[in-house]
Amino acid sequence: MTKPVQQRTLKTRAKLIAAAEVLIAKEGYTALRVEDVVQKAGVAKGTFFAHFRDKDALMDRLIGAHIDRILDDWEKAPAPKTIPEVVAIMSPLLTFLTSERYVFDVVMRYSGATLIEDIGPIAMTIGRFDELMCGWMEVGEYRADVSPQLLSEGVQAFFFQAMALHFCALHSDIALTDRLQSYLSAWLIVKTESPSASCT
Amino acid sequence: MTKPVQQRTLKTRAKLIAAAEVLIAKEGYTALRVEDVVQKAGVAKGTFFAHFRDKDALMDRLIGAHIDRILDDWEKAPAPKTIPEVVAIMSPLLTFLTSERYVFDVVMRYSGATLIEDIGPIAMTIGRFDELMCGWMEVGEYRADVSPQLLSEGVQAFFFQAMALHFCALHSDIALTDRLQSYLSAWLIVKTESPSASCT
DNA sequence: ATTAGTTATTGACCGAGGTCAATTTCTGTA
DNA sequence: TACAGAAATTGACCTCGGTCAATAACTAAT
Repeated sequence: MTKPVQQRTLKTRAKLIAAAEVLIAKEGYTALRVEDVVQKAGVAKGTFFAHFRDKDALMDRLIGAHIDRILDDWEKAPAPKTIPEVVAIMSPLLTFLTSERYVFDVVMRYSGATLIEDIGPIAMTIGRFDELMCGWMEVGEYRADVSPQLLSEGVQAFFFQAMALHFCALHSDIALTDRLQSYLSAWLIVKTESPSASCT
Repeated sequence: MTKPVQQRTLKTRAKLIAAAEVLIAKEGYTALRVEDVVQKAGVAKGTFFAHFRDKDALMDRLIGAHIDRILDDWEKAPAPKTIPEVVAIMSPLLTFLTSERYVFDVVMRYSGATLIEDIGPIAMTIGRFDELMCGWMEVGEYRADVSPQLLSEGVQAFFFQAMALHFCALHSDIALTDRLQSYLSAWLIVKTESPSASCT
């Protein structure tokens, strides 16, 4: 109860993470192999799995940490007021999530936690994303007929849709940010404009 | 050129698919192992990979076929005119895609083809989905300020978002169809209604 | 019918993620 | 300091998807 975790535990975990980060910096997430990580960290294979449930748990942590760093910038910057500004601020995250198909897949799979107990790093970042978005929705001049919460969920949906189509051969010709912008323009209908030809 | 494919090829492939279908009916997609398929089909392991690039290629085909059967019903039925009707007709597909997390993941991964050459069965069904949706968008009384194509892409985005949150511990309390309905109500703003409190 | 060339099948083998009983290291207590 | 119990580490072993050189089966041409 007093000291359930030993010093060497932290040290070993740090070694594993450091080794993984070096390897990823060199070869990317897709190419990472557990064998290489433990070899570089100088520990046995079993040790890895004493620290991480599986390979994906490490990925969850590393990718989550990367996303967190990007979201830190979102928080530091002034809230975007227009749709182009929203897209612009989102751009670094789009770039990271589409840098490797594998990264996108991991984020998709871990963006929602299955059990409440194990809300992992990536799932946490989705929470941050959502919170930030809700804030932006309130300060910008967007439609007011639906709640900021729903607006935020929609932005998330289009955010992922834009990336999914980016990976698709039939649609990858259109720039990711352009597509997202046209989605958001349609979703977050700007307040001051009156609907063009709908009220007959 | 005349007969590039032999009879036994078709027979072997049919045996493999039949074996897989039996196993899946019994244990589900998640539990399917290639070893079991080849054993039940009475062929060697290598044969499997002479017929399918990898395990996922078989899954693509089987899951794609299942989705196709569901979409056949969509096509047979009269086009839904209201949002509740749209959700109702979509319900069987939602049920199938959320029956196993693994199925959802496979569909996500294969819904967009990486190369134009290998548009697989699942990617084809997304095309059908899109086409059907475009048709429905035109006959229903939905917003006219954006193209049916964009409307359809949005429906797709919300369709997947609803399922993703369904798998998420934080959000799985709300029924899948209810969530989708509230998404679509906000996205496909019905024409006849005038926007409530937006034009100040 | 024989044969040459093509296509399909085989199964031993590999790679990489993941497990676990045995062992070592650590910590608090007498 | 000695020792008992807990925690961390080890590496042989397992599973399962996937490969490939060798072999068998098929086809068409002479």
